[in-house]
Amino acid sequence: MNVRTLCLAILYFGETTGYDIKKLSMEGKYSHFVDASFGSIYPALSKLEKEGLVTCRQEAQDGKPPRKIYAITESGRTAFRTELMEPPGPNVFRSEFLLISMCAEIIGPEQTARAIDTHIGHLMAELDHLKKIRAETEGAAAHWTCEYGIHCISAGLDYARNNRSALIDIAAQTSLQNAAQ
Amino acid sequence: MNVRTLCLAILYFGETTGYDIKKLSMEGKYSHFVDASFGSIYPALSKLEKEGLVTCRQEAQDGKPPRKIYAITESGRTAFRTELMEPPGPNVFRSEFLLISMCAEIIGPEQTARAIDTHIGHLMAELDHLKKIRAETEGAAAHWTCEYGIHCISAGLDYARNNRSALIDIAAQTSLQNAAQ
DNA sequence: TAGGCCATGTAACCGGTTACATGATTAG
DNA sequence: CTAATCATGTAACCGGTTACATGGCCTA
Repeated sequence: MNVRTLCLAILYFGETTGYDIKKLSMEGKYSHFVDASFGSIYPALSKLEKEGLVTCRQEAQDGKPPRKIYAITESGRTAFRTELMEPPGPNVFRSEFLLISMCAEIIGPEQTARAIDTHIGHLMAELDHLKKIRAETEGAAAHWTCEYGIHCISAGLDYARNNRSALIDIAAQTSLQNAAQ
Repeated sequence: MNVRTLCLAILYFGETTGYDIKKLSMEGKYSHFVDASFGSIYPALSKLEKEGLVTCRQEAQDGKPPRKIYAITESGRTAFRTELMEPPGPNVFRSEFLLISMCAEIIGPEQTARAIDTHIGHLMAELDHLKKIRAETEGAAAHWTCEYGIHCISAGLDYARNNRSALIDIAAQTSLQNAAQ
């Protein structure tokens, strides 16, 4: 799912600005499975406008640059529905922490503890964030999606907490072996 | 974690070729949290060699091009350990399916069912794959990491299965409303 | 005999990030 | 007085993918 599709998805539910699309994708209800920066959103919107999939209406503001409010067109809706029809690709998951955990023996128990605690912190923050979104968000599908995220992150958090000391032990034992050699 | 760091990590545990690094990152024990193609691995290895972080020894083979076996150097080990010291960034998670689930109302119950079934299929395949790796892999840290993956994917799979019909209902109800308008 | 595996590598391309430029307003 | 929020946009850069080139061996 590229930024273009994300814009179409958000605009399908109502008109917005590039600025607000970024907020939605970074803090809002889309934030736990997408990401987009201004440098990709603004060009994507201009391109969509050129292609006739969205329209743009300007709203003057004093001081600030005028808000460019985008709305999806009928052909935009069709294009988006067509895109949604094709089966979803697999999830993409990248984890710096799991590379570290795999190398726990190399860095030793103290650093391992630090890394897993940082990781647990990340997960807690993400979970809090998702719960907040769930509370603020309406719409059954959005709720379902949110709940999915909460469920998965909770599971990860549980594992990390319950097996924290096991990983640190692994790091400790193996570093002892390394030292003994 | 870029490809460069991945190469260093793998070489830390023993010498290999670019070809085998790709296999490890696509099918092996690193596969569920990293990814790399030849087009990024080969240039990364040459660069690491230039920087003196790895060395390369060529092994002739008849017919095939010679295997270039890379090994990490002492400064490579130091560089890698230094990189591992800094706290892990948050996990990256991208999901096409969750964008679809959020738009369940738009595509209706049949397409929603299709999408979630595809998604469940992906998760099952990944889980199988991870279990296979767990069986084949030695090393306590690698096991811990593998188990983490299994735990998280199982949780996702459970949610998807247990709430499959709920999502399809959401899609059905809302499409009825759309039709009624 | 077609396709997959082994094994390397390069070049074109692409999607995206980062950093910059602009500038008023408001909150701490 | 500083930092953040609002609001747009561009240009340089970068990490990575895709597709190609090469070619022998082995299996179905």
